[in-house]
Amino acid sequence: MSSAVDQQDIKREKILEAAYQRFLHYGYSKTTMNEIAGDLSLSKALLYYYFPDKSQLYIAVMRKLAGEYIQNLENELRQFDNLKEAFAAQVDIQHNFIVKNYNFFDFFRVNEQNLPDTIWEIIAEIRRAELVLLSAAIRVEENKGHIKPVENPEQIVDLLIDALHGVRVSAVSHKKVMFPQKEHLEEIHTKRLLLLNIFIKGLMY
Amino acid sequence: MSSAVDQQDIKREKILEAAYQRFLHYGYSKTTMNEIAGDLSLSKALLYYYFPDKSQLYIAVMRKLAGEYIQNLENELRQFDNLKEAFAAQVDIQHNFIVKNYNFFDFFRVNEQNLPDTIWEIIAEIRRAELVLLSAAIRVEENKGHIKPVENPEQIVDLLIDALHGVRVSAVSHKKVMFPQKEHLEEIHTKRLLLLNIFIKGLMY
DNA sequence: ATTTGATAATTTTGTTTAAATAGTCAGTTT
DNA sequence: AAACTGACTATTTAAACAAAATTATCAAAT
Repeated sequence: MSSAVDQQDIKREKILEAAYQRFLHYGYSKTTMNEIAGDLSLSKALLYYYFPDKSQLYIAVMRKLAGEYIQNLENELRQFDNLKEAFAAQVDIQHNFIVKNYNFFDFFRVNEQNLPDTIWEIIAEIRRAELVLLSAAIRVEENKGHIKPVENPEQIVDLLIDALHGVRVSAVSHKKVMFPQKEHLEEIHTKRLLLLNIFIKGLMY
Repeated sequence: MSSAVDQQDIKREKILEAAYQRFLHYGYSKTTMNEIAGDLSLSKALLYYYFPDKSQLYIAVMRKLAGEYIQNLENELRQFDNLKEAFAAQVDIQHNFIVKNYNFFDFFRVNEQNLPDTIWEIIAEIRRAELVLLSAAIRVEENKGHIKPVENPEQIVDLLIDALHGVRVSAVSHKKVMFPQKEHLEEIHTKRLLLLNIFIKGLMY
């Protein structure tokens, strides 16, 4: 037996899925509420029954993706053989995430630095999760005596994430865009793994 | 005795200096050619006798600054005690350069990704100089046996510069600006030195 | 409680106009 | 001839407005 609330959640999910597909293929600004509604054979008004506005719909999709991403990260980092492997897992998972959802982030390219605060919060949440999981990984390795004691693992992970981010950024600077071109993603990934190698070695005895 | 060409060069220099002061205090877009001419008690038309247009004037100033920056770097990297010191010198010199000329780069904030190609060339030139000088430093330390042999020093330096750049970038992301706020420069500098520490250690035996 | 058609409100896009500023040039001064 | 200028033109920027597209609302229907 399915309650009314269940039904509502199912419909919400259906809308999220349809919206995700539209955003993924056409980007935020070239997706209209009419089209999303059309895909589901619903009236546009109903979308507003389930979501306050278009940006909130986009954000809801993004939140879902972020949740899946973090879940994925948690699963992979549950066990690992050494620190490098743990960090490499993060780099890989992020890479796959970006590749898969590349066009979804069209919103970022268009809206650039004026992203709504909520989106920055989601990004911050992702980063916080990465920070927690990776610094936990450092602690584990530290306790095993594989690396020398680290006074502040969070600071180290934060720095590493910044550094990895730099590899992404310099791949786009002096281009007209802020978000990397799809063709550069592989190159970025390779450089990141190299950086990781050196950085990890720098943490060793 | 001063030739006509000397005189022309002197006047060119005077214009560059006046333009630099205006750009430094008011930024590119809030500086008019009339004002620069006024500062020198010259007609605006004369500026166009010496420089083809406003952007070329700005670029000429920038080129001069870049030359001084690179010269500075060469002097400092002529001798050093260890690799960390050499890299730290680069970070420090760049830091001081940005702090000193902070407002001059207003053009970057405004124009963002649509900077004229020539400016990207100057930036590339600076980066090339950094690359050459720092990879030479690596070679020196390698020959002294202070670090383990490096197959491709340029690649390593390139990566490090990207990573250091990431520290700058993350200090501005989710802010409305692309160029860091002046208040963040010290924080960026500190984080960079920390990153440098780890990175260098990663290159050691 | 869920859904919609019709309608209102807002955002985006394009156009016009005026003001500010960049850029030119014929002619003057050194 | 090289250095320079006043007066002019051309371009860019900003503001104001209108039309079109799209978002968002709501009273009524299921």
